[in-house]
Amino acid sequence: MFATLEIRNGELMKKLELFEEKQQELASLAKALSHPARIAILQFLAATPTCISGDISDYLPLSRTTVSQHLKELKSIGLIQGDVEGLKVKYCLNKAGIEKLKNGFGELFEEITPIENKTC
Amino acid sequence: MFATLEIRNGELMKKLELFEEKQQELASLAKALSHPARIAILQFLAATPTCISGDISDYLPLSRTTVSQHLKELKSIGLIQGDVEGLKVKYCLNKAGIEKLKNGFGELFEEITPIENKTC
DNA sequence: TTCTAATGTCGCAAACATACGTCATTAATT
DNA sequence: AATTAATGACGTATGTTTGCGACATTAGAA
Repeated sequence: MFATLEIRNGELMKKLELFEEKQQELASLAKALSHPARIAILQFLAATPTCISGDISDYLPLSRTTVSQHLKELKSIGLIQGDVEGLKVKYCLNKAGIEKLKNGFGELFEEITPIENKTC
Repeated sequence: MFATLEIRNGELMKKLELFEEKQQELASLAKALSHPARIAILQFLAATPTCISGDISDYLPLSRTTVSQHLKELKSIGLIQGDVEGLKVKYCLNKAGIEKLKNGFGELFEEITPIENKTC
């Protein structure tokens, strides 16, 4: 994961040869949120009192096909689940996935807090 | 922004004709984080005790050119700033932008909390 | 003023994302 | 068994992102 160590500012700094697992996972999660349709879908699912079946595209400015693809993406990264019930599919937020999202970004956000009295 | 109101589950539901401003802004911020290099750059900037000048690509598995583009992207969305100082450019996290990021996602994350005893 | 070093910009190729019409699958209904 | 309705999968056109070498620009040094 790391390569040669070099010296800079008197400290050891690592050169990444590849991005770290965590960075890649966060990037994937961010990518899942990087389209307004997918944000809207998550909000929509959160706002409905029951898991939803039926055409979510009725509520979005996109075709059913396109919404279906966004649903698939959100599902594949684990942010939502789609439980088949007969002919219909009930979509819901996936609690575990949402947790992972919040924790992952929570950690990142703590990490990237700007230092108060930085000497620039 | 909204179109016809329809009835579903006894509640009024809106159909978006366009995604909302906020959804689009969040999506843009998410997109900025949707590449491991950009996550790594933010972490790197946060971790250095001073604003950094010099070749950040020394610490990443990418060419200087490519890193430069990622820096430009992060700058254009306001997550970092690059202050020219003579021949060098000192890169730093942009406090206001990072704040906006945290607040935006903080709100979204609250909004998309799965309901505990949802009838699925 | 010429040279060098730090950095940004351009332009291309390859990969990936988006949107959507059409088709396939499957569950219930008749 | 045939029909209908809900949904996902496929194919494809178009646009966007990524990565990078080569070139441009600029500040300071010689």
